[in-house]
Amino acid sequence: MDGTKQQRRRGDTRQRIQDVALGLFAEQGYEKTSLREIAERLDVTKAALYYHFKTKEEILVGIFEDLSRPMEDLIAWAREQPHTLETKQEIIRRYSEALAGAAPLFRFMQENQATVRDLRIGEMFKTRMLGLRDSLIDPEADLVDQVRCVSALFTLHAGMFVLSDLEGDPEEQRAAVLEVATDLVTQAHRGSAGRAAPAP
Amino acid sequence: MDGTKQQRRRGDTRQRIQDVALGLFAEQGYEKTSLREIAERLDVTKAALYYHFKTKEEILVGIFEDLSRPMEDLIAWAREQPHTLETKQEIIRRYSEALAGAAPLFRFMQENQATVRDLRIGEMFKTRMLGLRDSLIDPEADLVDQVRCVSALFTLHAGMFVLSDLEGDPEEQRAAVLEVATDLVTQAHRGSAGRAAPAP
Amino acid sequence: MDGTKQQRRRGDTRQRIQDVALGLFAEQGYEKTSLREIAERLDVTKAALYYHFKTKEEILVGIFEDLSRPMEDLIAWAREQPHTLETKQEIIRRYSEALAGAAPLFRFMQENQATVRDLRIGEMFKTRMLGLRDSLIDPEADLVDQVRCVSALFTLHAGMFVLSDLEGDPEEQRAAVLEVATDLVTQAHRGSAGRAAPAP
Amino acid sequence: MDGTKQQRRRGDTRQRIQDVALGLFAEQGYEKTSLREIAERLDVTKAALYYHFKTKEEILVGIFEDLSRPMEDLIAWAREQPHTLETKQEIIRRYSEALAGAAPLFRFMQENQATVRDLRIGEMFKTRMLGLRDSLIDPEADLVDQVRCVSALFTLHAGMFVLSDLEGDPEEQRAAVLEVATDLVTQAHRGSAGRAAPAP
DNA sequence: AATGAATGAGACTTCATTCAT
DNA sequence: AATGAATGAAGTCTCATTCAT
Repeated sequence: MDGTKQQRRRGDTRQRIQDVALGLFAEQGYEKTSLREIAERLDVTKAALYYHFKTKEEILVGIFEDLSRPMEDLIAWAREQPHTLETKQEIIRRYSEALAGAAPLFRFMQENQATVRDLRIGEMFKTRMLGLRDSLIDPEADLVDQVRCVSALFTLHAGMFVLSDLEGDPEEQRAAVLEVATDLVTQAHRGSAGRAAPAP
Repeated sequence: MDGTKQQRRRGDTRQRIQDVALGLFAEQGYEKTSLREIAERLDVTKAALYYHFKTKEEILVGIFEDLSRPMEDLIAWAREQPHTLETKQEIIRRYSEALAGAAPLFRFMQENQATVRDLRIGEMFKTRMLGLRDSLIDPEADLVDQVRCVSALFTLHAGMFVLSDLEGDPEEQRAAVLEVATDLVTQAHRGSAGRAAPAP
Repeated sequence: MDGTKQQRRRGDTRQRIQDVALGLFAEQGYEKTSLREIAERLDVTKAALYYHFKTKEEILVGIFEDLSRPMEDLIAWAREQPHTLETKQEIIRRYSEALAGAAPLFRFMQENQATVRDLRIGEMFKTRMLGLRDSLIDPEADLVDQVRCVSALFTLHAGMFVLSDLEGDPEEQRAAVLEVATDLVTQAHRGSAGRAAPAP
Repeated sequence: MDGTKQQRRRGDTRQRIQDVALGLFAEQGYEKTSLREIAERLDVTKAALYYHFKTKEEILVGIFEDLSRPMEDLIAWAREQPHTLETKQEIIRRYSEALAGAAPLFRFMQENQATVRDLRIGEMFKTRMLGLRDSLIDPEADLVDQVRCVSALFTLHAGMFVLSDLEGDPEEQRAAVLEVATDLVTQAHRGSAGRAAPAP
């Protein structure tokens, strides 16, 4: 008797704002998405957005905090593992999963770098990425092998979006990207290890 | 008697607009750079910009057309070469050079993807990138090897900017990035070749 | 078990609203003080303000009614006294006291005249001031002496705030201001009296 | 021909903005006057205001700079005169004239003190007032006499506006206000002088 | 080759106020 | 006695663009 939209939705407006906003941010970019547009799509007024978030930027911060938790957890986990090849491969695998789980957010981050740089989440994200990088890189490794690790990360990122407009089974594609990235960290690991103690 | 800035600059305003605009676009992003800002930096009025360019977007098109010629040339050249390993390695090498030669433009393209997508240069750039990709990829190659080629390109792109805030000799870094990218296409080539006719 | 702030404050919210509001109104001005700010400082919601007051303006009316009673009493008292010099001097003395007793309110009235004019308290205050003025001025007195009386009142008002950022003992300052104001009404009285019946 | 409003007014828009703005600021207060209102009254768009002034505040600064010049000149002049009674009386006389010449501005300053305090012109005005005060006050004078000088200035200010809603010839009123103010500085001067060397 | 003046659209944000609970 | 959620109106400001000169 009261399952109307209005009624059912009471209480979840904050979440709905974030959902709609992320959709639009990812699709059109941050600056080209206006609060008017978000509000209209939710059928509320702009002022309602300001009841839930202090600024446009805070909407994005909210989204980021919610969706980047898996990434944070991964980094925390990585910090406590030994720097073995298996660990590194597992990091890549898990990161690939984290990316897939929050694809719109990461797509947004990738396609709006110039914008993100000036926003609060810019620093946050950069810190996380550096954390990830350091969990893959051996500081005394060859520069080339260090680049391989960074390249592995970027391959995962880019793979997600560039490949998305290719024909072919997405799952297969993800697997292929993952393999290339894994390969890169493996080579990087062997390289450093090899120099210390050559592989058999 | 007339070697003043004003005098000497007569006639090169169009070029100066592009220079300043690219600097600001790369530094702040396209949307966050206003024509007012560009004009102020050149010490002319906004209206003057409209004498030289029909719209804001056309300024960017002009920049892109001027600076992406080496990339275009590379693609044209690549189209006429046999798809040998050496060719592919040469493509990577030359593309690395092209990127370095127009760093601000490519940095801009990378950091403003969401914006660029809706602009005329979005299509142009995508077409060029696909051309490049196709000059590296063997269509019947393994998906993993195809990803390796794309990864090689992205490694070059990303390498340029991510590494830029690392300490260390930039030349050395560029060399390292180039090596990783070359490695990737080499592996990709060996992979496909290997399946058809195993390497000696 | 219940001497907490929350508990102890039950029932005095209305007064606390007025206190905080007056503080902010006096400090920042009426328009620049938002209900949000008042509510936040009290750690209640804006809606709570509306439980106690119908509008923002009514908060101010409440403050004014409470704090301007001494002024009203003074005027009522003055109305029943003979228009002697002693009475006038006493009015000035008492008004000086009234001002000091409700300094933030009067400071607010002085610094927000443009705003107050459009509010209900504008009329109220004007009426009171005219009442005061008429208790000091002899209608048939010289225009100059009439001005002296008005000047005495303004001297008291302004003295309060302009002198406040001077160095020196505030009590001494108040006394000096009071002396000048008293002097002015005395001169005014002598003037009119003198013309009607010269002083001995 | 071309004596239309549009044509005739080209070039004086900046001045017209200031005129209209001052009128509205004085009548309604600064915050209650919106740029929309100013623009509508001038039959231009809000954006046109921003072509001539960077912010709402700058409109006010422009007005203040233009209209407070006589006051500034007076202070400069005063600084070079000997601190005689005649000088002080002349200062009062000239200041009275300056006030009358820019009545709307001074009315605005008086009725919007809370607002003005936070604006750029707040500091400017305060500085000027202190300059004026110091040209009237002998630093070693009695506190009461110092108050008399300040009172003289406030009498002039207040006189202008409070008396304005009295019946009676405005010229006569101004003369009366001027007499009271002059009287105050004269007494102040005699007081200090008297203590040093008693009047005959 | 460039300026001065202006526009129309729209951005983000804030405010006082309301009302069901 | 007070909250949570929301609204409608309005505010200041910025932008790309135009056009007569």
